[in-house]
Amino acid sequence: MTKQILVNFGRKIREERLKQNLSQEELAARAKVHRTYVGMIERAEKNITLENIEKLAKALNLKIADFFT
Amino acid sequence: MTKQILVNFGRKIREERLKQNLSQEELAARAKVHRTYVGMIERAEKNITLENIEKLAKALNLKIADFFT
DNA sequence: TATATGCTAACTATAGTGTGTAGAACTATA
DNA sequence: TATAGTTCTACACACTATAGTTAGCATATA
Repeated sequence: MTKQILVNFGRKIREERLKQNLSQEELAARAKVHRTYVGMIERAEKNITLENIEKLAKALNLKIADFFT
Repeated sequence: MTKQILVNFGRKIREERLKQNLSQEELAARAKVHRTYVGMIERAEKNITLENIEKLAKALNLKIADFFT
């Protein structure tokens, strides 16, 4: 059972990261999370918490709602 | 340091739950999470994960984006 | 050689479960 | 008035599951 919500979220993150020409490491630094963690989120390997969703949104200059529309 | 994002989220959940005349226990049953957990979320005591955000949204017949607008 | 990402494994912190107690706000019934 | 039963919520505690960190190695591409 793959968690579709995590897959969709990860896809959005990667999409926006690439759109802004950021490496996983650069995004991680901006969001103040670990390098490998961004990769795990993009690959839907972790069930991200609300605080980290907010960190990534800010790092990408997006609103949280943008991830879910 | 109170986590404003969690406070806002908890407020939304409670607001919607009451609007639909549900007890915490009823909402928990619908969302298939634990009875006490809904209270903790409403009081911003836990940093909810994306999967549970989705469960609560479905239980309240809302879209995830509705929680963040 | 250097940069970017995937992946593993071990670890720490905390999300989420489960049980139980207590108090507040209602109902009854006497 | 009571006082006894019900429902709802807050809260505490211990526990299990897993989020999130960290380091290291492999592969690919430039």
